[in-house]
Amino acid sequence: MPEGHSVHRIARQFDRNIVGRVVAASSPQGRFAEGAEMIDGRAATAVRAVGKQMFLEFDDDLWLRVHLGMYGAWDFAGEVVADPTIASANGRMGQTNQRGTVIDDPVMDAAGENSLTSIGAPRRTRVHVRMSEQTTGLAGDEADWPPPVVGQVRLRLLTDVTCADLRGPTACALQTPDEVSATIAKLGPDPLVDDVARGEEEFTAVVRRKPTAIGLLLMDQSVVSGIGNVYRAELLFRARQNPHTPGREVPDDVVRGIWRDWVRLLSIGVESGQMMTMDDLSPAQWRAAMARRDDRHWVYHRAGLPCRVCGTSIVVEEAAGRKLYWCPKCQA
DNA sequence: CATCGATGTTGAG
DNA sequence: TCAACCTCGATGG
Repeated sequence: MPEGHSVHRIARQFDRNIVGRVVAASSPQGRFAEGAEMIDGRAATAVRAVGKQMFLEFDDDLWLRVHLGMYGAWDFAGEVVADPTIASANGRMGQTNQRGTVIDDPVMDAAGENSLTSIGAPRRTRVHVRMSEQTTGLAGDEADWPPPVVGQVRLRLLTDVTCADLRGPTACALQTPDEVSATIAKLGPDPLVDDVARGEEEFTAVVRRKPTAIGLLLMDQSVVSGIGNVYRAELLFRARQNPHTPGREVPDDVVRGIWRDWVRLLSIGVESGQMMTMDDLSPAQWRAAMARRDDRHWVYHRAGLPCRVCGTSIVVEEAAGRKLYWCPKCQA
């Protein structure tokens, strides 16, 4: 489910709440029992996010690699030092659910946008808790610690005060430092990891020599990290670029423009927790778009609807097993 | 309540 | 090229 921005936000969450602490690890579901046993009792020492992958380091060069795939998620519970930009009004944080106590949680407006720009002294706020039928209303009390396991939890990481549950990941594996390096080496540049100017050169050089359609190249994690189906469609529309044009035929300045736009959209996504691809909307327009739900992109998920610019019907087609949305006139 | 589809990747054929 | 993986909100009856 998450594209690159979510993974970076989750990594922040780990940095604030897990890194620097000893964790108790378990695999309630059982499918990562051996790995959990290896982690159990070690301190988390660092976290890295590259593209859609997250790497969590533990004592003695033990790394955990997690890729959430399409429906994976981390649920945080207990005492959570929230990212100040996290939208928590409804208990959601990107792909991460939160329950329990949040520290330094900013006030959010109804649209889940951060309405505070400065961060005051840490304070405690109870976040909305999704109560199951069996719970007794004691959420946040000692009676709830550790939180009951709900559903299939591949991996549970528990500190004294914070619980992180991993469910439904595509990948969850232990790696050596060399294996981590090898995994990362296969990934294209990530604007939040690599030097942005160098990333632009790498991305441009690769795209400009490939016969593959630009619409496919943007989804190729070895070409550029972190872009998924939503950002692909939106980046191409914003560039007014036909998705079928071979990479090598896309003008140099257009390729560079797409990279620079990705740098911008990723940054906005990480800071806001929203996939804001219509960032020229005013706050009021944005709130209205959010309220209408599903009405916040230029072309993504808008098949058959009129293009916001020219009114032409947005087209959807299947490309490499994924839906590709675009405007045949604006992106001719 | 059953079914569908999804912001993703891998590996078999 | 396609099924499998795995979860859950949206949708329809």
